[in-house]
Amino acid sequence: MSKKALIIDGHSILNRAFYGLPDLTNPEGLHTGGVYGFLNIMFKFLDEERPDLLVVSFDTHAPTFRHKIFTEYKATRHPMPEELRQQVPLLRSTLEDMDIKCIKIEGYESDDIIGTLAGSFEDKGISNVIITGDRDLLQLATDNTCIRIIKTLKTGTETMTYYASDVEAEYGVDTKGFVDIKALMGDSSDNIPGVPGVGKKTAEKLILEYGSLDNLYENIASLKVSKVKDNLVENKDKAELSRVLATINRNVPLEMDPDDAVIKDLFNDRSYKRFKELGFKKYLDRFEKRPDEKDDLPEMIIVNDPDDAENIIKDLKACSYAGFCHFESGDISVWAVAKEDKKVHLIYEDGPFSKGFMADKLADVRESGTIFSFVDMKKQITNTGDLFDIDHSDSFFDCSLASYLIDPLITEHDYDLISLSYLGMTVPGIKELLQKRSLYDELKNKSDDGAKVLSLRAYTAFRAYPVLKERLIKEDLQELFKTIEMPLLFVLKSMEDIGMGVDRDDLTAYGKSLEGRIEELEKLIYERAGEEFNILSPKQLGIILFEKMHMPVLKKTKSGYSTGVEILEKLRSEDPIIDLILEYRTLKKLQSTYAEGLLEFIGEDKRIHSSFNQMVTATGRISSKDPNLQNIPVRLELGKLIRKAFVPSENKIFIDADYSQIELRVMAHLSKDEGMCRAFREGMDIHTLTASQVFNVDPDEVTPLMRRNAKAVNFGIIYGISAYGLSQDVNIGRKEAQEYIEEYFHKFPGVKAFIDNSVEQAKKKGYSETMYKRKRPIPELSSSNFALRQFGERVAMNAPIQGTAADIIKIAMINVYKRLNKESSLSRLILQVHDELLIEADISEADKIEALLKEEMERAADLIIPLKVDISRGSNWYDAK
DNA sequence: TCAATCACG
DNA sequence: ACGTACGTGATTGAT
Repeated sequence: MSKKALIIDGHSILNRAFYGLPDLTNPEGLHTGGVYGFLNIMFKFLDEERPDLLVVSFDTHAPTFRHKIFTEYKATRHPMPEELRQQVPLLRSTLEDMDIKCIKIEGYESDDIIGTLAGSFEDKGISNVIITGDRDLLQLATDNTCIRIIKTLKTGTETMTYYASDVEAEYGVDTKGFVDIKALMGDSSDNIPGVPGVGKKTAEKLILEYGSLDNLYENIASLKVSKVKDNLVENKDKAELSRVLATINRNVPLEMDPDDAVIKDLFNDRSYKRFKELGFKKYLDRFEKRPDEKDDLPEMIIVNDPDDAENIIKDLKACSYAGFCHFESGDISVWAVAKEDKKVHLIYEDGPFSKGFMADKLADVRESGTIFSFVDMKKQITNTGDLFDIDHSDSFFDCSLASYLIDPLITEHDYDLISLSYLGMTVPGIKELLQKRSLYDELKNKSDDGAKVLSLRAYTAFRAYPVLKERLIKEDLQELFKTIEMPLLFVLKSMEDIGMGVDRDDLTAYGKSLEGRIEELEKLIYERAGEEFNILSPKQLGIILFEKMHMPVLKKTKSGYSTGVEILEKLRSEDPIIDLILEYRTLKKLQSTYAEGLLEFIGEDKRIHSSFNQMVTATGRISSKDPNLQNIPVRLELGKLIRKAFVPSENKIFIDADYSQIELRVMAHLSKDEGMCRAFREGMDIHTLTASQVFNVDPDEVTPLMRRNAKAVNFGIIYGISAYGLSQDVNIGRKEAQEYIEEYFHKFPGVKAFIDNSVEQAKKKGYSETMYKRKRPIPELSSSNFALRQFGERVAMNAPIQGTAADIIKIAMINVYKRLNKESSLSRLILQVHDELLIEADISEADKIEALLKEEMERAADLIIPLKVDISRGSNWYDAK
């Protein structure tokens, strides 16, 4: 049986991978996206082709024989972006770790090496599969050598396979003719001249007719008189030079014993270590033996005897820290405890143990000074006992929260991620262990996999604690962690548990009230369109508006016509159907997302319990989901009415407190801009002040339009100003927007200096920082892509402002929560909406709570200007705003 | 599973 | 000349 070789065009595939995938960085900030994509492609073909031999060929920097005969060869090439350039040596060493034969030869291009290798392999009876993104290699196709051209599309990669016959079928010429076509037409990207005036079409026609370049010139006289003929005659030398340049040299001086290219152990200790360093988790699964896993995985010990449990408690009191995992749901409660290396104890709270047994004992352990380390602690807190208490938040350490502060751009802070990033250990993840089964069922049945999930989580919490603690200190995050994020965890848990009352009947009635108008709009829209279609489908709507009704196409999306509000609003005057569609969409949104959507979340207690995520945003804000209570309509009256369905329980009212202009105040503080600070100190309307400055008028001469535009400018500053963005928002020209901005910076020089400094610092450090030292990495700032870099700069302007405001309201929440606790209040904090807190207050203490809220929020941060809070109350959320 | 849209700050 | 406002989550239709 003959052998098969897989030959990969190294640079070509790395290029495809790099440009086809979003950039990726490993935990150390190294760019790895190209290497990752390369490996994806390589493994795909290894799996598909099952070759015996594998070679990856590379170019060198040295000039090749082509440069020697034609100095301008490839002179117009774009330089390789830095992020990609760094990955070339990285790819080579990664391949070498897998004992894959890499080959490069000075003076020759990768193409030449591949051609020579393929020839020499064929001579030895070995068939070849060549992987490249470059169609020039098609000239190498034979009956035993196929070229597989890969294309990276946004939907994935697509491959075309060519044997010699396939090339002929597609181009109508043989592989030699294929080169001759290129010799005539040239190649602008490689700077191969070709014959002037001869493009792809003409070149193909000529070679198809004459069979080859040589034959064409032998019979040149028979060509009818034309410009093309003149060009051909005049540029014969160029054509011949081009042919030499375009022809792959199949006689590169290289000696290679095919045995050297035989695939050996791709998955060895060195490659394992490499994949781990690069964060290529996906490939670690391919290793049969994971060198460090077997040694490091803890032993699980199930505790059945209360005496043994007492001993564990005793041991725990002597520990400075320990790792825990608690699962409690319905009738089951399980604890995993990791207090020493390589051992985890599991205690199912049934049989000899009562539910709550551990929580009671652990409260004593906490008193002894032991630190409790968790992975994602909020999910494990229960109300049993007095173990989880915000006043003892210093005794707790959530590894996930620490991981989030260290890198807020990571979206998952599970135990497997923490284990890999901070312990250098690959452990089976929860998805891998449980597949589709639920943790509840597994623990109920006391299955091994269920126990393993808990054990690994506790074990990771134990091992990662000292590492993460050290990192927090090193990155100056420990204060933020200790004084803000850890205590806040308790506040959020409480808000989730308490929930928010919703009147089911009110909500249903609200949904019903929309129905009639929706049906009416549907009819009217179909009437105007002349047919029925799905109005919510952008695709179908696009066809109706832009093809059938011929409205002007102002903007396109990737997949078709853009039909967003801002576009439709510009088309308003075209046809009354636009207004109908806009209203239809608004009502459908209210109906599906809010009226019907929220109904699903009303619990037995008639309340909605949203989840507050503390570890998702890049800036430090919290988010709300299932359902999202931070985006309940308020801007439009019709939508706002839904808030009447949100009601406090009996004898309670809502008290709502809003920070006034918190982000602009934060900016005034951070920038110390005199004019802006004075305005806030004197209690001026900031948008009016901005208008008077930007438009050079007296404050009492500011018109509503001027104020509105100034407000947009202020938003623009916070978002990271750009003339284009502002012009879109205010509907003015870009030049005019630019003038606004320049005037603004002229009048508020402190602000200008501040945002310039924000960008400069972020570029220098690689991250931006809030007043409370919260960091946000901005890898985009070092991108070679202009648009990405611009984005990075806007982020650098926005993140310190949005992030500091987020820090401040978090502090306020903690202090409000603690005071309500301490004063044994009947009132509870139930919701945060970025610059707003909502308390469900007992009527008897409403006045007191109002004062408390305002006081704690206004003194949450010590700024050089005052923080201002507006308060209102009501018997439902609508009235409380 | 992704892209488009739209609700909030 | 590039191609843009910052941060989220839910729903829908299309693939």
